[in-house]
Amino acid sequence: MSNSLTEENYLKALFNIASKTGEVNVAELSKSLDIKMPTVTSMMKKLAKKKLVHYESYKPLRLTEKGKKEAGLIIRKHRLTEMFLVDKMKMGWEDVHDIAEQIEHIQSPVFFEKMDEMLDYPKVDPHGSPIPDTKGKVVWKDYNKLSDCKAGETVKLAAVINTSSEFLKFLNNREMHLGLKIKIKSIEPFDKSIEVSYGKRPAEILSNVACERLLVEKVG
Amino acid sequence: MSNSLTEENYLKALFNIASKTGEVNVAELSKSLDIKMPTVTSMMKKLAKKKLVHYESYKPLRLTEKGKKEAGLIIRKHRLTEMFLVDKMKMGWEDVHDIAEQIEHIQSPVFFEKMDEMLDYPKVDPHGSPIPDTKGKVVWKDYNKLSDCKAGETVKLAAVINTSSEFLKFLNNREMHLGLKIKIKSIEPFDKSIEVSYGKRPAEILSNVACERLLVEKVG
DNA sequence: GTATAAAGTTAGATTAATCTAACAAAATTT
DNA sequence: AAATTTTGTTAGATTAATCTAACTTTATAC
Repeated sequence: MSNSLTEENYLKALFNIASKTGEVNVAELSKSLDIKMPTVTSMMKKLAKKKLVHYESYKPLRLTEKGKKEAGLIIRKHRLTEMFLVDKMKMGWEDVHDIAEQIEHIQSPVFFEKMDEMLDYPKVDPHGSPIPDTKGKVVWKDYNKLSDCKAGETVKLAAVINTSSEFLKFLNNREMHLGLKIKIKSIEPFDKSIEVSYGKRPAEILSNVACERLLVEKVG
Repeated sequence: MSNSLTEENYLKALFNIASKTGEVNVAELSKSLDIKMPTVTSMMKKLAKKKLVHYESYKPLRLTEKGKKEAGLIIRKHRLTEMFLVDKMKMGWEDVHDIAEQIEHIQSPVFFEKMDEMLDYPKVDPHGSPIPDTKGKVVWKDYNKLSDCKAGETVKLAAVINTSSEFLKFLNNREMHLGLKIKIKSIEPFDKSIEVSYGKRPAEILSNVACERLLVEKVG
């Protein structure tokens, strides 16, 4: 009935890639897991036997409902853990990913229920990603990329797309954190870099590469 | 340089068995891990190559200093985790073993340092077992078994030897916990069962089997 | 002190997860 | 539409961890 650590990693990767592009190619999955394509193919056949993925030769991969649910529950454990590490254990949001990557495989409903309770049932993780519910279901709010906003708008930082520690340290260095109110002063047409102001910082330039990784909400 | 999860489990078992009897037989280890003897033999050769155990055909097994240290550090993680689960996550001492068994394999020095700090550097786990130091060294205080005490003595419950949830629930049902002061009223010569009183309980009979699993300190 | 039992080892098979090499299908380019 | 590139599959080898069956060594019993 239950899945190996390896299988869990494939499910999670399928879920994460699919959330962006809908379907998943063997090559994408192979690249994302850093595992060669033949290995991926054979694992897909195995997961298909367990009714976790729909697999047909040369067709894109899709998680079954069962697969989506199991993947969602693993991601739930991952994101709850990240929240726990930041909120209760006082770690930085740039330091929690690798630990959560390990703890997400812990088999113990009680452990994660306690976490959830201690955190008072959080809806998002420290990077603004939604925490799937106890059925594995997850819904993203429809945020905008900062790179798609217009000059003059004021927005609130809601989530970060890339959670690499390099990017998060980049944000730390600029005192940027979730909930921050950002005013868009101007957009440079040449390279789409954006001049913003926020907090005590009257003028700061953010590259388009950075702005594409920042999700924001409009502020009234 | 680092060890697989499987290797960690062998090291831990070697450490735990050796702490009682000094040396370890293949048969004991095999039984304790529920793994057949030939498998154990081949793993011992592997660990010998890594300089973690002294292995010679047909001789008892012994951990090397390196092996003791690595095993001690795993047990440190296990016991810190148990303490964290009981103290910070409010779980019962009968429920933490299986979770700690998984979390002890997490590779993240920071994670366990934070735990240690949050717990204010505890010396023992929730069952009274000493937590190895950051070098993997561990020393047991010289407690006595309750079964070796004499009538008339008053003692303090310091540790439990068996940490099966059955035994711990047995103690819960009798409101027995670490630190409890117990007065030995009499010892039945026939079966060595002991009549004790403690807390609000004026008279309680404990079997010899139970008393052999309870470690106590003399009270002045 | 031989016989039996227990403990330990060797040899060879199995399973999960991975790989490389070679081939096949689909997509892209020209 | 033919050639090339990219993507995906098949076949077969490898490694870690396990097993069973058969054999050997050590310990125990009589």
